[in-house]
Amino acid sequence: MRAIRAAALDLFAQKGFSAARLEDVAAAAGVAKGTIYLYFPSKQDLLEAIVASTIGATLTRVEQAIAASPAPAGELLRLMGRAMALGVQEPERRRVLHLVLSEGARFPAIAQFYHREIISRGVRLIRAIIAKGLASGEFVSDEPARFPQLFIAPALVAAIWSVVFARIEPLDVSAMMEAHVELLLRALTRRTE
Amino acid sequence: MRAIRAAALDLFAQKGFSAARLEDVAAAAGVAKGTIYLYFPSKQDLLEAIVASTIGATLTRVEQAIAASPAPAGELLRLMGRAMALGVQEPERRRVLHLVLSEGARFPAIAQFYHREIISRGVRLIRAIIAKGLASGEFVSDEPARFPQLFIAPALVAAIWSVVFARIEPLDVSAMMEAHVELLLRALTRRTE
Amino acid sequence: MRAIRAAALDLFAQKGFSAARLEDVAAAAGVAKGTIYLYFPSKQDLLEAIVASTIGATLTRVEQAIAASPAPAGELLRLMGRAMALGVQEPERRRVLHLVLSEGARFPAIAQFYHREIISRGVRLIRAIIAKGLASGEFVSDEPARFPQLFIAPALVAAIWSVVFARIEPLDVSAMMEAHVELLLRALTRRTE
Amino acid sequence: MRAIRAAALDLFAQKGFSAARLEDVAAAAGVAKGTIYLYFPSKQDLLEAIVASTIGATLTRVEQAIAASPAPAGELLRLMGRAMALGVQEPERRRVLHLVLSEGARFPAIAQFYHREIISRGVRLIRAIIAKGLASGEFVSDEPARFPQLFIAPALVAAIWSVVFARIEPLDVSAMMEAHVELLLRALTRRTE
DNA sequence: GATGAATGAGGCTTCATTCAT
DNA sequence: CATGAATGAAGCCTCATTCAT
Repeated sequence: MRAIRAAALDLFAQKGFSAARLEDVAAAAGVAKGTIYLYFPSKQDLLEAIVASTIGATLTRVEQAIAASPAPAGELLRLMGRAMALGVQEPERRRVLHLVLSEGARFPAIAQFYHREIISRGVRLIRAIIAKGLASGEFVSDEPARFPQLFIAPALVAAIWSVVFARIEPLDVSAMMEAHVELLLRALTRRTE
Repeated sequence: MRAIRAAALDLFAQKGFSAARLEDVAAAAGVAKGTIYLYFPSKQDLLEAIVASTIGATLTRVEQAIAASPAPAGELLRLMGRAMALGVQEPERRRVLHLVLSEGARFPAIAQFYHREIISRGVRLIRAIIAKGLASGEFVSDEPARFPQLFIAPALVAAIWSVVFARIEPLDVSAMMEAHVELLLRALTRRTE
Repeated sequence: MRAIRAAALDLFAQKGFSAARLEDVAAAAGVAKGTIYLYFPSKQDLLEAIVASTIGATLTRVEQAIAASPAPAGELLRLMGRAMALGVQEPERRRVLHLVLSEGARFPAIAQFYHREIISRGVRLIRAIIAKGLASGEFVSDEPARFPQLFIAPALVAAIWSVVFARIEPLDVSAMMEAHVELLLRALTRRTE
Repeated sequence: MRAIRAAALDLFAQKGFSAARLEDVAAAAGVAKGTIYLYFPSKQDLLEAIVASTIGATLTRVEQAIAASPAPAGELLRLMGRAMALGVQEPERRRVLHLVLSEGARFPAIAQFYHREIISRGVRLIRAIIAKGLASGEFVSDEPARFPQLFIAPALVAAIWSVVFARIEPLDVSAMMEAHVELLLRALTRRTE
């Protein structure tokens, strides 16, 4: 079952959901075609199960680390930037993300699930960090709290870029994320005169 | 021919390239199935033609405006931010972008074309503005010149978000882009002490 | 009109009636697709017209030559053998013949026409020659009169062989036809003791 | 699989390869359309498989009978003539032959196969018999050894005639083949004075 | 007469899904 | 539980035929 999901993720990411063949999924998972239907009622259910099995364990760890950390907000932002950089560079997570962004419009269930389980948790984290920084006087601006997408955007783009444009123009994801966080911190901590 | 491209863009964006049916494209374009093949040798060629017909006229205007403008670099960044915000909110451009990001990995021709005709031109523009700002002493940091994706990212994410997550959580694209530019400007103009 | 027929014969022979495309016929004939329909109501009519335009002019000349000739029957058979050898080596006639033999089962009209205009006339000629030879005491056997196909067979096979097997194993059609006639003459003139 | 081949042979022979519809083949074989593709990658492969399944078992028996027989060469030719007469009257073999002669020019694989497995074996047999007759002094002429097509031709023509012209003018294949062999024997055994 | 763009029925092929073993 | 042969709906694409110019 896990093997089927893994194989399906591979193939959905590679060929696209529609173009991927369940026969190839079965072959890659080392099972027969019929076996898939013992665990997943349909191809679409398999897609939804793949995304639904994205439990965001790393995210949970980051949440706990940040909740527990006595470090200043800036440091927490750096921590989160690095976590995101790692996250989008891990092949499986990147594939799920690209799959959700590619097919989410047509399969509301996966968009909904991913938003609830991953996106909105990230957004909450960011808002919490910003709030902490504002409360402590460390930060002077709340834009990223109003638009947490601004903090997440480079990570999403990094994931997509890696899939779509990397062959044309490679991208150093970690370096870019670091630059992103530093720029943001400079803006956040700047005293508006 | 133009009607076919428009209808195909609609359906490819809506259903995905693989899942979209050429019969529906024909119906939407008001022609017969066979007519499509008078102009496009195959479904894939139609996809490539759609992307290839993205001429980036707006981008050309922005390039000229920026080249000709005597305004300070900060103002030019704002200008460009607004242009991008408008760009990703215009339905056709947004559809093409989402299509490229979704299918580009499987159709190198469209990734290549879009990168060459749109992305890399945007990147060049950003670098030019940053260079101008650095030369004039207006800017103190060159991160966005090293990673122009950082400037573009929110626009790409806005386009994707509008397609995938807007129903779950709407997004004020223009406001976000403005916040993005202002944050960035604050970071760029800050004196590192 | 003649150009259309010639082009169609080429393509029907090359690709088969069903697989040949009228668009290619038009191109080869140097006319537009629609023009074909000014002269032939349908693809099938074009096929029938091609075969129907086979007027057997050579056959007429041979008929006249044989009717007028004072030569012995054996000489007339040799004459006819050579005429057949030339006939099946002339590309257009060979194409028509192969087309009739390939498609005749499905298009009774062309089988009927070809049988009436070519085959049966050949048969009649052979029977006349045999009758002459028997009357003069030159021939002692009438098998080829009962089965004129026996005289024609090598010519038909030569035509087919040239189309189907020539690349694998070439065939000297004229030499074979000569050997055929000489063998037959030896059998026909032999005194059964 | 065998049922599919049989049904396909029927329909290809009846309508021609191009005009035959795989849907009808499936129906005639009592399977669904898709089932054909479990066994044959494409329509053309099905055609080739049909011809390739022509194993020439009868031919093998004739080869063995002739190799083992102590009978004089003339008797062996009669034997072979009868075998060929039967061969081209058996519906399946006749269909395959007509299919090869009709489509062989467009599908070199089937021409090649049929030539190698059937035609050239027949040719070899004829040459062996003629050689035996010459060695024993029974035959005085070697034309049919130089052009074995002369011996085969009436059988091929009989097959084609049955398909194309039988409705117009029936043909007693066995009687014709017998006349053919007798004529040939008379020519072969004649003392040239 | 001639054109060639447009049509749409129909063919080959694919593949998600089922089910007897 | 697992299999994989079989199904048949549906998609891409072709091409004979039509018709406005």
